[in-house]
Amino acid sequence: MRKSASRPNLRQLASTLGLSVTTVSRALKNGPEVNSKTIKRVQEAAKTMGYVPNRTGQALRTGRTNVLAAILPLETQAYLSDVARLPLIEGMTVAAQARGYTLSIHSALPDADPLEVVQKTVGLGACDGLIITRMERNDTRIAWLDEQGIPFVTFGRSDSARQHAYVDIDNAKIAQIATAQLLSEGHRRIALQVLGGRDMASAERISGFFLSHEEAGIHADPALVGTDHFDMETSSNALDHLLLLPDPPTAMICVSELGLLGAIAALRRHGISAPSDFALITRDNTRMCDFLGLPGIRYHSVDMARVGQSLVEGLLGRIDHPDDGPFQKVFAPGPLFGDPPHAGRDSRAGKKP
Amino acid sequence: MRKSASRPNLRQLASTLGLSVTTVSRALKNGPEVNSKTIKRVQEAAKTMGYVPNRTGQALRTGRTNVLAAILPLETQAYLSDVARLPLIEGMTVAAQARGYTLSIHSALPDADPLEVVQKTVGLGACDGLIITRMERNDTRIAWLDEQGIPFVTFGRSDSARQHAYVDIDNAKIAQIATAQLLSEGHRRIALQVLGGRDMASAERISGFFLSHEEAGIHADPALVGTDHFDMETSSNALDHLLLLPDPPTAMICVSELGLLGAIAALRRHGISAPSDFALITRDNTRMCDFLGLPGIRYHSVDMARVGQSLVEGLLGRIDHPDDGPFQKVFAPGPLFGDPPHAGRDSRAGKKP
DNA sequence: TTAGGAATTCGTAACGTTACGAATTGCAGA
DNA sequence: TCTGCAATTCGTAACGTTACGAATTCCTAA
Repeated sequence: MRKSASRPNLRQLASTLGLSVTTVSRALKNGPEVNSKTIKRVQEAAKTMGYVPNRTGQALRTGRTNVLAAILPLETQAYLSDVARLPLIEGMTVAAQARGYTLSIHSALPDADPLEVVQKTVGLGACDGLIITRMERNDTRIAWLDEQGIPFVTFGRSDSARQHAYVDIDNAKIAQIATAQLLSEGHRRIALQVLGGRDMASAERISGFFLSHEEAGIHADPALVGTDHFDMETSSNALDHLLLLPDPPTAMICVSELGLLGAIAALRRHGISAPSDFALITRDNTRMCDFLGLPGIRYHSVDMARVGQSLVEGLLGRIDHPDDGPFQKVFAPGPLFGDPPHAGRDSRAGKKP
Repeated sequence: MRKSASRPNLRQLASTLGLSVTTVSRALKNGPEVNSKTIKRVQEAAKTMGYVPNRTGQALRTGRTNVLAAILPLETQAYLSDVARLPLIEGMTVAAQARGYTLSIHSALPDADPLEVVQKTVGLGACDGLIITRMERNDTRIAWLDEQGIPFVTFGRSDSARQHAYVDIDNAKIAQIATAQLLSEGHRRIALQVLGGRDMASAERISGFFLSHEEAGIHADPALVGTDHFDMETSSNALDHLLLLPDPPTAMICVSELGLLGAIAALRRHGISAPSDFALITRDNTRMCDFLGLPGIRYHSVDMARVGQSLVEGLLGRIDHPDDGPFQKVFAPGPLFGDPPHAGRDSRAGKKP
């Protein structure tokens, strides 16, 4: 009963057509050595019989699975983990699909060793290439993947001695621009949120922050550089502490929308109204603050869907042309969007592109 | 140079061990007919030689790919599509991974025919089962998948005559509870957001809404039931129109966090302060309103990560035991969380579980 | 007619794995 | 020593596809 109309395979298709599997196989991909008339006949029969080539069979023969694997840090604890991850997934999925590939998502649980996760994913042996994220300083994954000869693209550069394909956001520049802007407005004690620990993005971010201070000849207080701002609570608590300092910050550069929300909550607790009395610059603005009546928060916009798309395209480039130079793309930061707090309440000069 | 240490296959492993592939294959899975001593020897050799079974080979032989496919509506246009999708993806991914499966994500672009998307995904022929979402009335996908004998689970019930496996949220009940609460507080003109069109979730939601009105003997105005509230702008505009009615609503039941934000924006434009002068109940609260200083918005909390997990578990059940009755799970709505607007500002009676 | 060559088509052998039944070994009891 | 049985191990044949070289057909020109 079930699997009644089980799908035909190449041999069945060939035998009903009175042809050999070879000819049918070639005809289906418009092989030049096949008579155009039989090509037509085969393709029509394939359609009416509902023939669909078995990907597994193809994969075994050709060694290509048409699957790309992406390893992402996923968190099932927090209801809302970093929202920017959603458009990233969407961009990767759609781009892969458009090129005939399938994207499989693999989670790197927070406490797992990144290299082991990669090894396990590769061990599954069912992908043509890998997208890895959250690059760390001296990331061991790069050398390993390189040695294994597995095509990969990283989201984020690394300081590895090896050249490798990557897509990155110019985190240093974003932090630099935001810092310079705040300094030019007269702020002298600026707080900086970073994701934390040893990851590259945070290091770049911090360097941009200090660079702008240097350029302006102003001392930057390392105590104002926080870590681990990955959800609302932690970023809220972090700013809480800073506001209790004898010389508290007057502005903050947030790492994400969650970080921004946390900061606003802390400011509210201290009776500081944002952003009029405390300047805020963030990233990945979903305009929810505008909607909620908190205009005046400036932001750098990063199109994560395009980042995802680039990752896939870079990876496919590596797969198709392994001997080309590695695909390296850095998304330059756009201008700072949003009106400064003192401008008219509902006007918006800089519009999203 | 590259692929220098190409991974060994079963035959190479067997020949260095002086055993047959059969024995090695069995030894690797602790076959009872293999001498325990050789099992040990084989497994050690496998580890030192870095042997990893080739999934494609296994798949071809066993007919099982260990891949689950999920078809989701993805949007690359809006920066932020429905945030609840992220924990859904996370939940599915982690659950699949925990059971030795890989999750592949497939996008259903908004204008595509759902059945065709399913057919194309299945046509890829590289998954053991399917998770489909956004069920519509009289959904044609169910019959098709059933006839093909492909294991599947739907997110959302359908009104199909056929029994099928599903995981669902009790949308009717959620709307019913929210409506009843607002009616009991004296609201007589309540607006309802729904996702739109012919999808089942919306139909259920609307029926719960009308049911509560009937139970209370109060007429429900169909004009207050909106559609297509899938992002901030549209839901904002929709409430705009309602507020211009001669007899405007005094409360709204939002379908998602994006819908809530849109509603709040519309209220602000009309000079109505929410939620004190206009009651709001929503779903999927990320507590961002609390953080931003807008307490008093009540919500039904739906743990989408657990929904994702259930979908995967239900699907694996279908795959492993196809003849059992279909897996059907409805997440009952929890209580309504959050304090009513008139209560103390920062206290929170109902805590998230 | 027939040879020659182009145009098609065909058969076989893999890719890496597992299922099946047959073959071999080891050991106890006659 | 030989039989019988259990304990191990082995060889072969698939799963569905594509690559390769060989075989066949068809047509044209001598």
